[in-house]
Amino acid sequence: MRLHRRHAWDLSPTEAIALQNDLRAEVVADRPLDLSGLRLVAGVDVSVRNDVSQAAVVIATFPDFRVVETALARQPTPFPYVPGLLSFREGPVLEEAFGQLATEPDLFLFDGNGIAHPRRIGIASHMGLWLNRPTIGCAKTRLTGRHAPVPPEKGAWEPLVDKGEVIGAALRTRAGTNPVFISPGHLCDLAGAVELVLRCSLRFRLPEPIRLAHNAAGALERGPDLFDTI
DNA sequence: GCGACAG
DNA sequence: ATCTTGTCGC
Repeated sequence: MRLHRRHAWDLSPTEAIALQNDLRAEVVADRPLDLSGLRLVAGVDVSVRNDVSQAAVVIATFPDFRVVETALARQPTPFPYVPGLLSFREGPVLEEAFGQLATEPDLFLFDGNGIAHPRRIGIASHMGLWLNRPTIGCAKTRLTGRHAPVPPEKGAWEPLVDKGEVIGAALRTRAGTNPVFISPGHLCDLAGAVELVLRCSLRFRLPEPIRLAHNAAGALERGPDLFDTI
């Protein structure tokens, strides 16, 4: 699919932070999500091995998650992992994978945060500006913000608050496991993000589209053999 | 100065 | 993220 906009990725950490502060004003995180017309959902994930980053974007039907397209891309890892600057590490290879998509999904689910970020522009928000489609962040651990203890039953959640602002939710997608951290990326709101993730959480902690992408990136990682099989 | 810190 | 076997629990 064609990307809405792009910029150079080879920036120093200082320049990257300045860019985030420029872009944050463009992020839309208060738009209600229309789940009734949702047909195709994409899961996005990147694995790293030996300084090679491998991206997987898997498009599946909603709400039954039948895979309709998989895009894979590999590139040398361009940027070290720096908390708060994940998009500058994973952005380039994701951009390549997005460009390969023949299908245009209605929504993207990212392994990482949306606005639950020190400058309110985590990777799901940042790439959302590129994709110009609703995006949601789903992180396995917390980057910033605080929350009350989450009740034990599936579907329970507590607001994630940073500097007096609700930036996301700690959501129990499965009993007996740790909550995940949900936040709007772009073109959706928190309520819609939580609802969507719950509807994508069948029997595991992580929502189905992200599991599909994670598996695709993992198979890619194990060698060229399975690489072509996907 | 001392912790915290998505993947 | 990744390095890695067995093992505790439903």
